[in-house]
Amino acid sequence: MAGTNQQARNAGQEDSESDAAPSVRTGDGLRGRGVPCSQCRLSPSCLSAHISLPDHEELRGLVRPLPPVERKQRVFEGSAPRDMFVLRSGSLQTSIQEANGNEQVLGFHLPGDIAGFGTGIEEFPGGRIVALERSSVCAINLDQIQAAATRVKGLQGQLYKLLEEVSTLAQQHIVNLGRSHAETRVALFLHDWSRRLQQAGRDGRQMDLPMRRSDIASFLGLATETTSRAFSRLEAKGVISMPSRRQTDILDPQRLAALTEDAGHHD
Amino acid sequence: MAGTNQQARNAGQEDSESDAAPSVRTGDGLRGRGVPCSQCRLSPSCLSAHISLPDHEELRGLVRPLPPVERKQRVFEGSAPRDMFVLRSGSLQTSIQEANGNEQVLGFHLPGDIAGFGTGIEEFPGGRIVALERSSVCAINLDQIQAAATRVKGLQGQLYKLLEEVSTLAQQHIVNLGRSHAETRVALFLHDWSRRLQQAGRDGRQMDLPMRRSDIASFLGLATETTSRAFSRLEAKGVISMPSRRQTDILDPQRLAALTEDAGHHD
DNA sequence: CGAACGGTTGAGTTTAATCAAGACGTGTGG
DNA sequence: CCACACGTCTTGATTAAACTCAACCGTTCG
Repeated sequence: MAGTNQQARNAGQEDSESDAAPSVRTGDGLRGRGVPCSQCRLSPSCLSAHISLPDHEELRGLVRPLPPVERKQRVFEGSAPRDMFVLRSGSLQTSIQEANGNEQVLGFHLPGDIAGFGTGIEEFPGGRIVALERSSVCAINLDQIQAAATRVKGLQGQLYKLLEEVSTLAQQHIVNLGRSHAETRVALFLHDWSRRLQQAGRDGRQMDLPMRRSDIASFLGLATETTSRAFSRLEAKGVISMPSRRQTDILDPQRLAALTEDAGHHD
Repeated sequence: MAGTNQQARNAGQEDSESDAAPSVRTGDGLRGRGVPCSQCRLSPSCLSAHISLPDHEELRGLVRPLPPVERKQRVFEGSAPRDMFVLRSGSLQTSIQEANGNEQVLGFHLPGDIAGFGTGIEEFPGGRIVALERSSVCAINLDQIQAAATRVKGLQGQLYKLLEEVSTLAQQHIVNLGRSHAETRVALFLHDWSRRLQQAGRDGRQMDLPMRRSDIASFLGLATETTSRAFSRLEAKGVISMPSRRQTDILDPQRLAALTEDAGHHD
C-alpha cells in the first residue's frame, strides 16, 4: 500500500479552499475562531466526531486554523510545541532528515488525514511536515487535547482509535516494505493512493501525484531511478499512463491490484 | 534498531520462572488468580503502574495468567478474542502469514514487553504470536480493559502511552528498513537486541538469540542467506563472535554502534 | 542412529543502486 | 514573448548487492 502513514480519515470531501475556512481566509489566520468544528466541512473526519454539541465549545478553543501553507513550506519542524495537524485541503508529507543527510519519507497526507500524530517525529531530530502544494491545516496542541480528553466524554476514545489506526497502518507499511520487487511496491503505492483519493472524494483513476519521484522512492525504500523505471514499466504494460509528470492515470485497476501481490518468495 | 516492535517495557527483571508466577506454576493456570498485579514481579512495567491500590482489584480480574507456553507454540492465532499479552518470561515473536505463504515477522518480545497490542494482527488474516522458547504470559482482554479504562483513573492514559510507544517504534523500524545495506540492518538488530536484553536485566554482551536466522531475515526484510552472511562478516571483522548458533557475543560495542549508521546515500 | 531442521557457505543469476547524460517543464528575466 | 536556467524526471550503461539454487555441516530430537 502507498501512503501507509496516511492516518485517520473517515469522510470524503473536496479540497478546494473556496469556503473551507472563512476564518482563515478573512484575515489573521492563526487565531481565527469564526468556525466551530460543527460547521467545518471536515467535521465528520475531525476529532469532533461523536462529541456532543456543548463540548464542541471546549474543542473549538483548541483547534487553531493556520494561514494557508505554500508548496514546500513547512507545517512543522524539529522541536516545535507538540501539535497534531488536521489537513483540510492540499497535501502534506511527513519525513525525517537523518544525520547523514538522507531524507526518509514516512507518509503522505490527504484532506481529512491527521499528520504529526503517532509518528514520534517530535522525538526525531530531523522530523518535519511539509506541504506538497498550497494547503490549509488546523493545528491542535497535543498536550491540550489530551488534557481536554480527561474531561470531554468520548474524546479520549476518539484519540485512542486514531492512534490505533496510525499504528496499524505503520505495521502494514512494514509488511509492504517486506515485499521484494520494486514494481510491486510501486503498484502498492499507486493502488493505495488511488483508494485514498477516492475516499477523499476525488477521482481514483486520474490521479494527481503531488510529491516528487524521489519522495515516493524514499517512502518505498527504493532509489529514485528504480522508482521511475517501475513507473515506466507499468506504463509499458498498459496498466497506467502518465500524461504528465504529476498526473498518472490508472488504465487497468484490476491488473494493478494483481501486481500488488507478489509471487511469494524471499526477502 | 532490532526488535522494533518490542512494545512498552519499563523495568528490568530476570526471566527465570523460579518464582515469577506462583499461580501458574501451582496449577490450573488459565484461571489462577493467586497473584495480584501488585505482587507480580513485572508490576512496574505492567498496566498496573500508576494505578491506585483499590483499583488493582478491578484489574486483577482482567489479567489471566496462561499456562506456560512451549517453544513454537502459539500464544495467539488468527481470529481469537481480542487479547493483549504481557510477557513475563521467555520470548515471543509476532508475525503474519501472507496469502502467498510468506511469513513476515513484525517483532520480537522480551519479558516486560506487551505483544498483540497496536499491531493490528487481529485484523490480519494470518496474524500470530508464537513462543520462541518456554514462556509465561498473561492475557488481557482488550475490550474488557478498554471498558475498565473508562472507569479506572489513569488506566486510559496508560494504554494510550503504550500504544503511542508501539506506534513510534513501528515508525522507527520503517526508517531502519530504509537503510540500504544488509550489514547495517543486522548491526542495528544486534545493537537493539543487546540494549533490550540489558533493559530486561540480562547481559547485553553475551546475547541469546532465540529466534531463527530466517526470522531475523524476515524482520529485516532480507533473505536468510544474506542475513547469515552479514553475521559471518561481522564476526570476521571482530565485532561479534558466535560461540554457538543461538549465542552471539558482542566483542566491540562501539564499532557495532558505528556500523549502525550507514554511509548515507540511496535507497 | 537416523531423520529433520536450521545454519553456513559457494556459485551463478537477477535486481536494484550508482554514475552519467539528456529531456522535459516551469518559472524567471531579458 | 522568447531564451535560459534550474529542478526534476527519465533513460542508458555499469557496478555492486542481494537473491536463488544447491550442497554441506552441525544440532537436536525422535
